[in-house]
Amino acid sequence: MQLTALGYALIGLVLGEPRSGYALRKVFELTPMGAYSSSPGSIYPALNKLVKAGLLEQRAPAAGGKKKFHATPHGVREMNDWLRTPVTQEEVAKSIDLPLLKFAFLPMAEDVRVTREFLSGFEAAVRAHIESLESYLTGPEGQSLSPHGRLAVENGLLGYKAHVDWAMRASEAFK
Amino acid sequence: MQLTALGYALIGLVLGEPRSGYALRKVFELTPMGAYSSSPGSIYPALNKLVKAGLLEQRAPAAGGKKKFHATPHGVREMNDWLRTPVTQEEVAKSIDLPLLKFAFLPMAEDVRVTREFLSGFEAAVRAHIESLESYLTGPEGQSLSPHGRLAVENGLLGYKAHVDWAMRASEAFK
DNA sequence: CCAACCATGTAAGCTGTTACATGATTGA
DNA sequence: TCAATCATGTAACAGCTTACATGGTTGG
Repeated sequence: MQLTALGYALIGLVLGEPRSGYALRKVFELTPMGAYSSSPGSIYPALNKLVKAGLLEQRAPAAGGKKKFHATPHGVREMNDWLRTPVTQEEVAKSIDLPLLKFAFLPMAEDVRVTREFLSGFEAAVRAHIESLESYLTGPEGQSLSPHGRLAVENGLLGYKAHVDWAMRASEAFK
Repeated sequence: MQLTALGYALIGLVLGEPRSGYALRKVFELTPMGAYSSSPGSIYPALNKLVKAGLLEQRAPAAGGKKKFHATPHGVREMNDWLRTPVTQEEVAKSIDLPLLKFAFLPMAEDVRVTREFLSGFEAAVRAHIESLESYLTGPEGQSLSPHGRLAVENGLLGYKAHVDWAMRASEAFK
C-alpha cells in the first residue's frame, strides 16, 4: 500500500494506544516525533485518508468519553507488513528517519525476531551505503572534491558509522 | 528570499562551475548530492524559476558551445546571505542536510571566517538539540518510553554526537 | 469573564514525484 | 543504423505548510 511516513506514524501511535486527532498532534508537538511534522493541516487530512482507506476507524470508548482513532484489522495487517519489510540501502540513502520510525514501532509485531531481523537488515543497508560513500571518496570524482565537499561527505560517513554502532549495540539487547 | 534546498544546491553548483541543466542533473545522479533529488521534473522547473527570479541566467560561452547556467550578481548576493546566516537548532532538528549543504558551499564566501563562524554556530545548534533530546529522555515523557522508543531516540543522540565530533575536527582544519 | 487549551477542520499555494514526450548527437 | 546518451521539457498528482475559521470547555 505504501503509506507516507506520517501515515505509518499515525497508525503506529494509535496501535500503542487509541487517541483523538488532537492527542496525536500533541505527540508530534511535544516529543522527538516532531520530525514527522505536525499541525492540523497535515494530520487531520491524513487521518481522514487513513479512515477512508479502511486502516483506521473512529470509535467511542465503552465508558463514554470522546471518539478515538483505532486501527482496524486491515490497518494492523498493513503495519505488520511494513514492519517486516527489510530496510534497503536506497531508503537509508534517502533518509534514515523512516527506518528509525519503523524500529520504534517494532514492538507491535509482537515477536522479537522481527526486531532482530530489522536490526541485521538495517546494519547491512547502512554498511552498504557507507561503502558506496567511501568508494565515491576514493574514486575519481572524490579525488577532485574540494576540502569542504570532502568534509561534508565525511560528516555523512561519521553519522552512518554511528548508526552501525547503534545497531550492533541494540542487537545485543535483543539477543 | 528563502529558497528551497534544491534552489541553493543549483546556485551553489553553477557558482563553482557554470553547467547546463543536464550536467546539473548528472551531479545529483552520480554524487552523494543525490539526496537533494533529481529528475527532470524537479530540476528544470526549479532552474526556470531561479532564472525568472533573476538569480541565474543562461549564457553561451565565448568560445561557442551550448548554453550554460551562470549565477547573476543577485544570485551571488543571495547565496552569500544564506551562507552567512547562522544555523539554528530548529533547522538541525528538522534535518541536518540543509546545514551540510551550506557547509559544502562555504568556499564561495571566499573568507575562512565564514567557515569558522558556520562551524561554531553549527556545533552550538547541534549541542542545544542534544540537550533537548537528553532532557526529554530524563523527563517524565522519556521515563515512560518503550525500550524501542528509547533506543530510537538514543540512535538520534549518537548521530548528533557524531556531528559535534565532526564539527570540532573540522574547526581544527580551519583554524 | 476571559485566557488558555481542547478539538477539528478548510483553502491556497508550493514543491516534488512519476510518467510521458520529443528530438539531437554520437559511438560501435 | 541503432542503441545509448545528451538535452529539455510538460502534465497529473500527492503531500505538506501556512494561515485562517470555528466552536466547546475549564481554571483562575
